[in-house]
Amino acid sequence: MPPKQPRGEVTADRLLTAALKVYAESGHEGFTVHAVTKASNISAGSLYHHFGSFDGLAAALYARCMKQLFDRMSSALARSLTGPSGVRALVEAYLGFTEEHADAALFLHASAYAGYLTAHAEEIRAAKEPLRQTAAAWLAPRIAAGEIAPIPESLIEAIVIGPIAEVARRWLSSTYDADLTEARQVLPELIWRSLRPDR
Amino acid sequence: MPPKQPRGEVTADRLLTAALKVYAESGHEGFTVHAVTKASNISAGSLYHHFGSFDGLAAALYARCMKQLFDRMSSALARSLTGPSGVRALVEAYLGFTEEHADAALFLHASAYAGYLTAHAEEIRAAKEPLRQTAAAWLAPRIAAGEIAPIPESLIEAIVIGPIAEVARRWLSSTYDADLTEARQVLPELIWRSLRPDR
DNA sequence: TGTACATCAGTGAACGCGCGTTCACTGATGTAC
DNA sequence: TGTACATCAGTGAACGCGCGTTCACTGATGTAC
Repeated sequence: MPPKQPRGEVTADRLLTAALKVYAESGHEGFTVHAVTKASNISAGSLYHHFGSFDGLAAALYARCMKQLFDRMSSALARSLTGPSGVRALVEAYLGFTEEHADAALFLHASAYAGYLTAHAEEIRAAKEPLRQTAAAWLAPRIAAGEIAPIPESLIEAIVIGPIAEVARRWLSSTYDADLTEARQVLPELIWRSLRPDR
Repeated sequence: MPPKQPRGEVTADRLLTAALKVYAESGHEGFTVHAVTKASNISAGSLYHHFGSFDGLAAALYARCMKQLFDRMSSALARSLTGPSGVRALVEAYLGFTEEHADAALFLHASAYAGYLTAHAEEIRAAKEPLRQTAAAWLAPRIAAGEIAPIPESLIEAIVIGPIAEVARRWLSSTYDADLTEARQVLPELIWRSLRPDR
């Protein structure tokens, strides 16, 4: 029988997984080629064979983490029928992901302005596209039906994702000991108040 | 007459200003000791005399930028009498700062998870304190009077700052060409809907 | 099925560059009497 | 006010470390006939 994954991909996956672990344990300043090769027991040459550069590996890791989060949000949204339940689903998906995959969530937030993103901007923008489309398709009919206020799409994103991301950031940097449980309960209702039509 | 600033401070200021310029022009990967000493025409030894380390300089720059932003928000809030005008003042202060001091705003956002912050966490936490207190003092009587819904303080922060920061981030990374003017007009009203009491 | 060849995957020692940092020193400013 | 001394501010060449990257090579897998 053929292997489930093409032969090289297992190695690439192991490298990415090790890289995320290194980042979680050692932070940005400990995130080096040598640390990743050591943690994965895979040679530097092999890393370069698969990713071309260390930035390439970082970008691939970013794309992988983002896909996990976005897929989760995307399917959570698609399952939701009403405005309030859609908002609640997004909050649950985002904060659930943050809690369950804190390593990945931290890497995503911390990489927001990293150099390796600009170098691989296109593939990352492409990875964001599915959720953008799902969200737009979910919104349009509901705005048309008057179930959601007619707010420009970019501001809807800011209003919905902004507070969730803010809570996640604080929880991840654990400066404020943000209470995720409370946020999951209260945020959906607060966000929905911004989105629902007047009256 | 005595100098307006103690003698060394002028140098420290010039270093910080040059550092911000370097960061704005060359990004994180170009942000090095040599680039800053070259841009400021101040020797490395002098930099170390004032800041102890390059991380120390970065932390001082972060604190300086944050103080500028927080002072602006703090006084904008203090001038506001009603709930809606307070929210509007914060949006104006934050996005106005972002637009007028994009360099500083970018540095702040990009440094969110940087190593030099954890090393100097205490002085930075201290720099955040005044705004936190101003905000708490502004909120308490209004919540007590029923003018603002009784929401936990940390979630109020997330609900108010989250969307603003999200808009700022997008504008700064100019991936989305976020429209700041539109955000300034619409965001205050949307945020206020989350904060106003029911009915 | 067996053989020959091409391509893909992986190794790891070695390299050079540029980074943050140091240090012996000079000059400027403040202090004491 | 002048002199002597101490401290603060600033210089810049030099250093060593560790980083990302390379490359000649071996081994594994796939392809052709």
